[in-house]
Amino acid sequence: MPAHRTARERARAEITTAIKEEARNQLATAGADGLSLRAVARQLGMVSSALYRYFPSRDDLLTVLIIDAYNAVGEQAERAAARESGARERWRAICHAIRDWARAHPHEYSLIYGSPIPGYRAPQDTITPASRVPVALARTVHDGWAAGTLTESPSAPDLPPGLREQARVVTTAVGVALPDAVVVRTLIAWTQLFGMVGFELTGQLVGSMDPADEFFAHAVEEMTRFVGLT
Amino acid sequence: MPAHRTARERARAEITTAIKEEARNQLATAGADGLSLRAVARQLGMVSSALYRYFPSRDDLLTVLIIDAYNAVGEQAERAAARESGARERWRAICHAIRDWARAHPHEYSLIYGSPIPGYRAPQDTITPASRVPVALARTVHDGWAAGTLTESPSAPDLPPGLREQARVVTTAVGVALPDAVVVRTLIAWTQLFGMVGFELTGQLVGSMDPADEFFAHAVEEMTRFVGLT
DNA sequence: CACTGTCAAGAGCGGTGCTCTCGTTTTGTG
DNA sequence: CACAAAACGAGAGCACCGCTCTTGACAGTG
Repeated sequence: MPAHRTARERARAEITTAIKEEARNQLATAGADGLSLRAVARQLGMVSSALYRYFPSRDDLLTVLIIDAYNAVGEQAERAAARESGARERWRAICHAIRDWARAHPHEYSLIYGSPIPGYRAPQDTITPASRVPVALARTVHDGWAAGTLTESPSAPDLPPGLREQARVVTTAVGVALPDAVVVRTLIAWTQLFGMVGFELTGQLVGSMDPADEFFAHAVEEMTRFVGLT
Repeated sequence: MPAHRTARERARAEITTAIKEEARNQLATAGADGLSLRAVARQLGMVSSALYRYFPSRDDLLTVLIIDAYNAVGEQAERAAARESGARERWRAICHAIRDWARAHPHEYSLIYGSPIPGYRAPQDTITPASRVPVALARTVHDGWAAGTLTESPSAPDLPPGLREQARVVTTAVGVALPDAVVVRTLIAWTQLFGMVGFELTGQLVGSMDPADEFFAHAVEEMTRFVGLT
């Protein structure tokens, strides 16, 4: 596919990104299922049926937005990790970067981590971008382990065989060598992180830990210790 | 309000619960925002406008369903806690009861813990039923503390003053006396619990910890220890 | 030039939440 | 008992939605 592919190709690419941009705007105001193809088309000065030349259905547009959102938060996490050198600092930075991104893009966050869209089923293309965050977390723990700053969790309960097996699958998939118990703890911290962010965004913390800044920062520290990054 | 309140009153109550039941059915198949007043009315053999005699809007119907869902999961947690005697066993039972309820009623779960409905704003009536689960968890930790089976978390990072203040507000609201650090850890475990359940329901664990039974059970044990219930 | 594929536009289908009106039925009270 | 008031179901209608199909204009290629 050479670059001289004509005005038609370029126009198509431009309009496609324009649709995505406008859809993201609508997403930010109307929410995940408030996304209206007609409204997007209206804003772009075209008629709704014309959008179907670029996206075969509303769900396909949503899929693209979901993949973009996964990549956005994943890249945010990776950039935050790259800015720090110590494993402990990297873990902290990743957690706060994810929270910051979630607070800055709440609708995109709930698009990927909130309720599944009613009839929508995630295609296979989403799993790779979706794994960028947990991979970044696991790599960070591995860095700490390789640097010797990782301390084995004391007197932790034993892992059942099936869980060990799942942990090993994760280990090979991520490509880092870590004790099974540490991998599991990392995944526990992973769920804690997103549980906390989700609760903050959905207002579950109102009346207890709202505003959540200090609670979040403290929880990150606790979970940092929990995974062994002292 | 005496019981002799007439046929009209009884009919109204019956129809109201019939609407709620049918709405819950539709919720289980079509999802949170797939709930259609017209479909509910059609199924009940009436016309859509008649529903507005019972619920002023779709959001009001949703609010009732949300409150019911909060009470359902809260009661599930409380019953599970009542079945066990030891604090550790109670904690475990509550966690598993919540997961079981979530897996049995995924749409009701995502109705209350998933993405906020686009234009929907939670009224004040929801916060009391919503707090039944965290209150049950806090009471359980308090039981363990009162029984002397609660061990102070070792070498935990200090709490900043603002967080101490929030912890004390929670303590007085729940009505249990607990060290601030323990309250905060309980809330961390609370977010971990729902983060894990949410991830399982939204399929985020596919490819790593799916099926999640062993992972969940192990995480519960770890968090049991984390809050000090050895 | 003629042909082929791409495009925007429009009309239309069945669906949605919601409002208003219109008779009817039930209720509480004078 | 009679009568006004309240509650009710039905229907039409408004503006919106995703999506499909057809039509006519345009660009690139043999």
